[in-house]
Amino acid sequence: MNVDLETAPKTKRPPGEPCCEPVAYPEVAREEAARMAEVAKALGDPIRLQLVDVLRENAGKVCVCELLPLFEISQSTLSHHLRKLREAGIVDSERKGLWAFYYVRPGALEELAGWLGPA
Amino acid sequence: MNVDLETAPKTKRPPGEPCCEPVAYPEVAREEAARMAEVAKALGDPIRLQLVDVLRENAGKVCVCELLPLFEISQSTLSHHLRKLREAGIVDSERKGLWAFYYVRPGALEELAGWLGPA
DNA sequence: CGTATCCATTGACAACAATCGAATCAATCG
DNA sequence: CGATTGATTCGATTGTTGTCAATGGATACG
Repeated sequence: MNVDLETAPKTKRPPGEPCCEPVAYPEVAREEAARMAEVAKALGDPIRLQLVDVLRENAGKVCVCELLPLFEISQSTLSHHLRKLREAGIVDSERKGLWAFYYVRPGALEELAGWLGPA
Repeated sequence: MNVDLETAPKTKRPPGEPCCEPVAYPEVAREEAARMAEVAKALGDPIRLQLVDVLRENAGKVCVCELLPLFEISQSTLSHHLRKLREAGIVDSERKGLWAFYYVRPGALEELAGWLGPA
């Protein structure tokens, strides 16, 4: 779960040559980083982070209309945040009758958590 | 490590009253969320995430001039990203002569990792 | 001293994000 | 039909990013 970049040798001379030559960059890591950064970005807003928190505690039990009064934002703004979370693959929703119930998608945070992880 | 929001009772009547009344919001959680969101936000860019990755593997061993060729960005952009990471409290740097060596601050990712964590 | 090297900072710019109000719309229930 | 939930859209505003080129400060070499 690491990116494993090659780093140049530590023997260097201040003036002289241009210091370091370019290093080959693993493709896999770049995509992995892009995925994780996308998730992190979606969590990079206090409201969205709290939304995820509530949804983890109350998976499938809270409808959007209950989420709304928890924050001082308009309904359209809340919907907007939920969409961002959906687009990042972090949450998904299920309609039951009139209501929409959101839940955190299993494993959605796994990769990032693992990378951040105990390590 | 959870936000512990109160959620309204699940017994609801579709038409009738306005669905849900506002719920008290814990102050502590809001600050905690703000801190974690700040860290997540800083990691919400592929380049910064990879920077942190490299620095974790090579703490105090890579200077900025070695970081630069790993990405296709200008020197000033790299400096800008490093500053963001510094401002988020994720990394810190130490100058040695001409070079600046960056490292991930111990425990900087702990809170977020714990929250995301195996839970 | 002069000059090259590393890196931070500044200023500029375009692109994006967060928010709102208001409106609209589809689906659903009574 | 009429009310409700919630998604979407629109327009507007305001603030934040990512990026670069250029400049500047510190340090080291000769």
